[in-house]
Amino acid sequence: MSLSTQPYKGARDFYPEDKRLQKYMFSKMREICERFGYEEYDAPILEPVELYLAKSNQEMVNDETYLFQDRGERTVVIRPEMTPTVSRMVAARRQELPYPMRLYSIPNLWRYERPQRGRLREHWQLNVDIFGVDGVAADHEIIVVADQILKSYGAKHGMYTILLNSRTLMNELFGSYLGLDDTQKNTLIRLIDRIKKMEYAIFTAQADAILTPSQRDAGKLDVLLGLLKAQKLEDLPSDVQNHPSVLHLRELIGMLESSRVSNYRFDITLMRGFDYYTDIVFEVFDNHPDNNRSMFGGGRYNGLVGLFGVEPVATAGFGMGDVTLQNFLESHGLLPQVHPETDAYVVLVGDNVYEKAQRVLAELREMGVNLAVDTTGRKLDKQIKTAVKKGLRYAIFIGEAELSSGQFKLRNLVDGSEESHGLQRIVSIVKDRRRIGDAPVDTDEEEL
RNA sequence: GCGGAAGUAGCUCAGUUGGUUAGAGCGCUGGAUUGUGGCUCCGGAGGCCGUGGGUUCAAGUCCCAUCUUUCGCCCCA
Repeated sequence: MSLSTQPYKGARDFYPEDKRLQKYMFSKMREICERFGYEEYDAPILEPVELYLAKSNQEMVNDETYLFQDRGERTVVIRPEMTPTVSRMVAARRQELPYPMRLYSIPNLWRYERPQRGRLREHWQLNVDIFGVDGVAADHEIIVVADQILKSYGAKHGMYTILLNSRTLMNELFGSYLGLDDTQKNTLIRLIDRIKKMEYAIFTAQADAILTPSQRDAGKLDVLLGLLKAQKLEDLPSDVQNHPSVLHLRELIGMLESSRVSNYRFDITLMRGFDYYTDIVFEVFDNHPDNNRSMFGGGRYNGLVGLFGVEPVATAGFGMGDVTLQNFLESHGLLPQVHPETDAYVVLVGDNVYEKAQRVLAELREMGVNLAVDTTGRKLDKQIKTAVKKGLRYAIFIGEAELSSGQFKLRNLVDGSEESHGLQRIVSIVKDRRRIGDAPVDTDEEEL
C-alpha cells in the first residue's frame, strides 16, 4: 500500500489558488476590524487543559479536543476556540490595558469530531472581542463589525439574517416566570436550542418531561409554549416589558436601525449552547437553502476574565469561521476570481536571452513589479499557456528586438490585447491593474 | 461515538443477469504552427476499478471488513 496524498481527516491543504482565496477573505476581515480600531493579537496553539476545564464541561474537553501529554507529563490541548485564550491574555494584564480594549485574531482551531458540511476538524476563525464596556454599545459595535465584514464581500442584507436574544431575558422568564431551577434551565436551554430541528410534538413532550409534577399542574408547559411563540419583543408578557434585558434589546435594536442594519430579528429560541454567555447573544444565519444553518455568532460574556482571579471585565465578542463563511460566499456567488500576486509572466524569445534580460528584469522588480520568468526555453505558445494556467494577467515578451529597442510587448492575457511600451509605462499599467483587479465587489444595490 | 449514501483515468461519469486485453467527454501531452494561449484537425500518455479478505471455473460487478468522502444524529467552540 502506497503512502496517501490526502491531508489529515477534516483538515485542508491550501494550494496557491486556495490560499489566495483565504488571503482575500482574511484581508477583508483585517481591513474592517482595523477600521473599527481593533488590534491584532496572537497566541500559542497549545494551551494547558485546565484553561478549558475551568469553563467548559469535562465531556467536551475529553471528547471533542485534541489532547495529549507532553514530555513533562503536562496535559496539553490544541486550542479548540480562542475565547479562553484571549480572556487569559486580558486577565494577565488586567490592570495595565487601556480600556475599551478592542482585539481581533484569526487563529486556526482544532476540534475532534466527525467532519461534515460547514464543520471540519481544523478551521480558521476570526475572533473579535471588546473588553471593558458594559453598555449595549459594545454589543452593537461587534454586530456592526460582523455586518460590515459580510458587506465587504458584497453580501446583501437579504442573504443573511441576524438573530438576537438575551440570556438575561431567558433567565428571567425561566426563573421568575416559570419557576425553574438551574438544572431545569440548562436542560431547557439545550432543548430549545434544537427546537427547529425537531417535530413540535416531540419538543412539547420533552419540555413537559423537564417540569416537576407541581409545575405541570400549574400549567407551566402552556406558559412556556406561549412564551416561545413570541415573534417580537412586543409579544412578550407585559410584566417583563420593562425588564432591563428587554430594555437592552430595544436599545440595541434602535442602534442597529441607526447603523442601517435592518436584517435583524428577535428570536426567543436563539440560545447558543454556551454557559459563558451572560446577556445579549446573536447569531448570523445564512439564508441560502444550501446552507440552512447558523453561519457564526457571539454575544456578551462578562464572567470569563474573572475566572483568572482578577476583577471581572465586561466583554462582548464573536467568532466567524472560515468554512461556513466560504460556503456562504460560494452559494451566493460572492467569490471573486483572485489572481496570483505575480503581476506578469516573462516570456523569453529566442536563445540565450535569459542572461541578457537580467538588467531589465532587475529594473522592473526594483520598481515593484512581481515577475515570474520562464526559464525553460520552450516555444512561445507553451510559455503563454503556462502563464494562463497560472491565472496571471500579463505576459511580457523579451527578445533581442525588445532589448535593443527598449520597447517591450505587454500582452493582456485576460482579453488577448497586446501593446508595446517602455518599462515605466509597463510598470504603471501592471501595478494599476493589480490595484483595480482585486477591488471589492460593488455594493451599489445595497438596500437600507 | 451512532445511522444512511458513495468511492472506476487529473476531473465528471458510463460499464448489461458476474464472462477475453477497461470506456467516453473534458483536461494533460506531442504535432499541424521556428515571435504568441483560448478555435479546428491528427497522434500519445495516463487505471492494482479506494484498500484487504471472502464466494466463484471466472469479480469493476456478489459478500465481509477497513479507509476516505458526503448527508444526517449526538455535540457545538
